[in-house]
Amino acid sequence: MIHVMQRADFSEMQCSVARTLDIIGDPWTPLVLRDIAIGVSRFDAIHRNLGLSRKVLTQRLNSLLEHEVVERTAYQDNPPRFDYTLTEKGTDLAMVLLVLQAYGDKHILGRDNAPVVWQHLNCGNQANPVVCCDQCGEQVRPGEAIPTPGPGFDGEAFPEISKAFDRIQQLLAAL
Amino acid sequence: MIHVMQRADFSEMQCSVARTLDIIGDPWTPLVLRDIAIGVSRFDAIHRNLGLSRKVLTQRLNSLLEHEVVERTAYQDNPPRFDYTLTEKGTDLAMVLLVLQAYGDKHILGRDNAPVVWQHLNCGNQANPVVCCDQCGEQVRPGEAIPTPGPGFDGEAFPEISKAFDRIQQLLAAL
DNA sequence: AGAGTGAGTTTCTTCTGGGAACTCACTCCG
DNA sequence: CGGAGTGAGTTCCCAGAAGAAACTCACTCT
Repeated sequence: MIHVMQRADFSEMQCSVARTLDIIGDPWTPLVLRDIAIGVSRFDAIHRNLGLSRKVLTQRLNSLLEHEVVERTAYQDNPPRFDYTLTEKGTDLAMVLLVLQAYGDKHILGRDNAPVVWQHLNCGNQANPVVCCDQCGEQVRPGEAIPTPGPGFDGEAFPEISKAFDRIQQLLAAL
Repeated sequence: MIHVMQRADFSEMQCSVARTLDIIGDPWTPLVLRDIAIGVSRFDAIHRNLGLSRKVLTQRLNSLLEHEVVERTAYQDNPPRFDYTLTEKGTDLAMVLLVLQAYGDKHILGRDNAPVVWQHLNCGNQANPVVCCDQCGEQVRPGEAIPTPGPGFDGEAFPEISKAFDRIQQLLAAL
């Protein structure tokens, strides 16, 4: 029997973006994760805050648990009730949402309408997260990074990406 | 006549994360955007590379055009054929994908299997993008930022978020 | 003349998401 | 002590979205 996969399944794909999207690649999961990151930690609280259907919330929470970005701890037994919190893997993933939020603040809502801002504990200031290069420490501005084949690149499997790499190298050589 | 929305529509939501997800909040759109960012710029090339259905690719490209993160320029007329490229708004959005990819490289595939790495033009090194505070310039590590109400926060509209903020402030005050 | 390419469009079927109601094990209130 | 409330799901139905595959159409190349 062939199992027909309806929702896109990226779990076999040799691509970091696709594999991460297997965790947060739908409209609701990132919002659920954001709520948990902010400290809205219970089923009904998340449901009230987001207004998504209870069925979908159940599915998303289970998926987050499976991917080990979220864990739950009982705050009462019988009936069992839980607080959902981020794991370390989840706290790291929340950084992606921080950058996502910064994009929305800047390009869609406008900084003056941002409903949530983050305070950087180390310096105490309100932080606008920016993306930096871990080598030189400088901010990487849009267009200042170019894609190159990594250690796991398989040109046979991705001929279109291969061609794109070649075109980029030609452009660079022409300078 | 009531317009029943099937796919979640976040376009009225006062939330930067949700509004950004209105653009890239599904499994395929981020991958399409990534392809365009890398330089895979034509319909068939993206289709071959990703293996999604042509119908969905058409829809996603149109959505990206509407959101003005992607534009297209004809490289021939009659029949009209196009190259899809990022707008400035799109180049900025691609930075979010850079961070998303970095997460996948680190937590899912492993850095040694990364198929694509980015070279930071300014310093010439292979860059692992990290999230930094624009105020102090230091890296913001997971857990080093705490959420606080921003200028556009409406406590009436989001009581659960309000409560979460209160709990956080209590925790901070207790230190 | 016939095959190939590029970019869609159409059809058909299966699956997923939203809405709303139902369940169940308590707790709280008068 | 009876009834309302809360928290976390589960179940059902229906409409829309995704996938596969075939079709279109205007060329170009051999």
